[in-house]
Amino acid sequence: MDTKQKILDEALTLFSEKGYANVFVADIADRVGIKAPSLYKHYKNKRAIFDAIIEKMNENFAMQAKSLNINGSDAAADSGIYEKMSEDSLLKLGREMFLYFLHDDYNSRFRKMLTIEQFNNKELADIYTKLYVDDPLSYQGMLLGMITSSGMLHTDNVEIMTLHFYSPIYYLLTICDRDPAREKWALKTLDEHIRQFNKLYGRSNK
Amino acid sequence: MDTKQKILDEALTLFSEKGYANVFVADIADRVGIKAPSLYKHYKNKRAIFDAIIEKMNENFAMQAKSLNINGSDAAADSGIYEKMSEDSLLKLGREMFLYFLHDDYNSRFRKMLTIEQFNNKELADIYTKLYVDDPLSYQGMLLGMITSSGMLHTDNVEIMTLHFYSPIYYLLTICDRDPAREKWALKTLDEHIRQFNKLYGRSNK
DNA sequence: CATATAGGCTAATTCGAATTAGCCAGATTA
DNA sequence: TAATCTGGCTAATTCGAATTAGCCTATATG
Repeated sequence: MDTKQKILDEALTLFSEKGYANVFVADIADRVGIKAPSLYKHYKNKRAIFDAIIEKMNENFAMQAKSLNINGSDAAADSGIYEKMSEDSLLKLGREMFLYFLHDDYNSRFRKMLTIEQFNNKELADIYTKLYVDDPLSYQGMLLGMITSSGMLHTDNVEIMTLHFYSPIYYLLTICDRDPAREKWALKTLDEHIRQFNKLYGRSNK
Repeated sequence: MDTKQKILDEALTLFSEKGYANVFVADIADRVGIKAPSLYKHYKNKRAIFDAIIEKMNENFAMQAKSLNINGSDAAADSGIYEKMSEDSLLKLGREMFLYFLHDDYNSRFRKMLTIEQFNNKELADIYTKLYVDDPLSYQGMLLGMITSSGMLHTDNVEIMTLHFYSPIYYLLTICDRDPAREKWALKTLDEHIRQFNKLYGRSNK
């Protein structure tokens, strides 16, 4: 990784731990292995580093959105994939998704930074809402809707069903962010949540 | 309200909007209507103001815990109160609780401050977890457990049932904190959530 | 009464952290 | 090969924000 990239990386780590205002340019430089003034050969100032992180994230969105749409269309086309999902594979899916978001370095650090800066920065608040509210509710809503159409789950309100599936997962995620020692408990709870969800919404187990 | 108190009040407002590091002593003083140096007649330094806010919050806990315990014991004694709860009154309870936490000045500001500072300050992380994880899950778990014993709701896992009741409420709360424009949607969603919860867990409507 | 004390103010002071100036070595290129 | 560019460094510089000094008035207290 070149220096310019490493600066973003280390800055994100620090911002996610302490918040923008509590990080000194010298801290970032230290972790990169250079002196503070050298940072200015790569970025105009501290704020430009922050902005670059956000811009890069926005690029990531664009890419992700594109691939999601493709998946989405594919999925809509042959929704059979989801219809055949057993309880076990739903469990596995839920757990993998949870662990990915919890531990993936980039997601985890960026989420914490969003959490810390959300009330200070409207743009970040919007990104947060998109990432952790609008996108998952619409994407998972689509999936659950298809599974419902296929008769595996039953509800007259897919939005609320999606909320019931997703909000416990989100809640457990934020708990682990705050206190990693609870991860084991969270994983157990996650399993029980999905099983119970299945039971409540009448999935016939295969 | 005397000056010493007003300082805490205005400081909490600012900390909850911008986070500790982004608030200047002069900002606080301004809002109180005095000059920055005068603050030091009341508090040793900026950090002492922050600490005083937390200390006061801890006192509030103690009081709240005491009254909760009393209610708890009473409730356990004559759990009939909860057994007689209709769907409508559960709805009302849920909505009032939600709106109280969302709008109550002290709760709302303190929650935002906790959110912003949680990764920077272990003590605040612990308070957050207590306030928004351990306490509600145990208290609401107790209530739902009693309602279940009375046969109004059915489950073999009260913990997960409690998670299913509470986590959507928590999620909606954090959404509104971030984007108050979503409050109307959140209230509607909250209603639908509780109705669906009732249906799923088999409350017989009266 | 006279004297503390509380709580406000203005004018320093301090100090830490961002940024700039200016130098230099090694790589790149005309 | 000579000129330029890149990216690093040390040593200023700047500047903003916390804190202190020292004064003043009103109110409470011996």
